[in-house]
Amino acid sequence: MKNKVITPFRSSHHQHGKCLETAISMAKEHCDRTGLRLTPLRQKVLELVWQNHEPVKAYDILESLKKEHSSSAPPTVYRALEFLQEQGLVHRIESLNAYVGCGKPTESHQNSQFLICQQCGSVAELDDQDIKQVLEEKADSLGFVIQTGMIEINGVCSNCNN
Amino acid sequence: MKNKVITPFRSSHHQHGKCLETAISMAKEHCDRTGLRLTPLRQKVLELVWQNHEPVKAYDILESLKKEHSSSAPPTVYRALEFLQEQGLVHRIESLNAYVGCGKPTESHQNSQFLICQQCGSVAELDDQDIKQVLEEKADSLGFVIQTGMIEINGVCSNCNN
DNA sequence: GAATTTAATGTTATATTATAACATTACATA
DNA sequence: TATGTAATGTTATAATATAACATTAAATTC
Repeated sequence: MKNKVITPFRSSHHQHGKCLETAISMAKEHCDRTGLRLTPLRQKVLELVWQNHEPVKAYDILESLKKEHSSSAPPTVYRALEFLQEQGLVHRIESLNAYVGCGKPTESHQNSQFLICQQCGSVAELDDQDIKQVLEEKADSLGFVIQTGMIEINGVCSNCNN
Repeated sequence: MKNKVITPFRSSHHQHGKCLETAISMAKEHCDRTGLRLTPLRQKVLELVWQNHEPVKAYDILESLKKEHSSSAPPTVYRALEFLQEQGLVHRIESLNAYVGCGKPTESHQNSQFLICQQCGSVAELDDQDIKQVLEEKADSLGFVIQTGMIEINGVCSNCNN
């Protein structure tokens, strides 16, 4: 349970098609289980978010979406993203105004930590209990009660370091 | 050096005028020492950021600024904010697209942590070595080299809890 | 299975946040 | 004082996001 990597960095060799496929099938499962509707539009947006492991911008999604779905407009994308975020299928990276797919939407996690590689643009998501605990302790010592947290760390990933 | 509180929450009794005054005089000192120019415009923007301990939005600053300085336009504000951020006199809260004054601009610190009270809107800034260390360790174990980090925690501050 | 309600999408307009590009003014210093 | 640099003015526009209302599709109830 400790130090879970929720979404790893894109590795140099991984077959991304597989990655995307898994994400979609997990999303379907999740929606089946919860009785929510992964409509074609929502699925398409999720696929576009999962184009790669890099954060994707709303208006870039919109551009792609328009090609297959000409009636798309900003609300189309933002509504789909809102739904996907509520379901934990994608996360928003605040420092980039961009969205990434979640690798483990079915495993409950919150206040996860994002590592953003400045070199390849890839993002990894962690759900590390040690990090959360130290934050909890520090907040507690100030009488601050944590509700949600956002941790976005910029740096260089191991693929790019080597 | 450990667990420094860089900027505390606004407390129910503190005299905010004092707080603002201190911030301005520290900024002046800092600019004197570094040979940079705290122009009237920049000082005024800094004062507007320090109106209280809550993050202030760029266009709100612009509205206020216009009252005394009618030629103000968005670039006026964004340039001043850019300068102030570079000098560590203000920080940007990414999750809010807003800006807060830094309580200890002269003490070197980076990658600090922000606690944002959802109830009173007040923000505190920490520079906690334990938090940074655990992040460093975790990143390290993944071969990730940290450059900058952003930690913004939402919750309820001790003033509001009581 | 038709009627009704609710959820999802379409559509238009606009709000909010931020920057580009070039002109002018003020300041520093040679 | 001349000259270069930094700061500010000015206009336009880019980028991100939401409001408000209309329409369509799906689920539910009768």
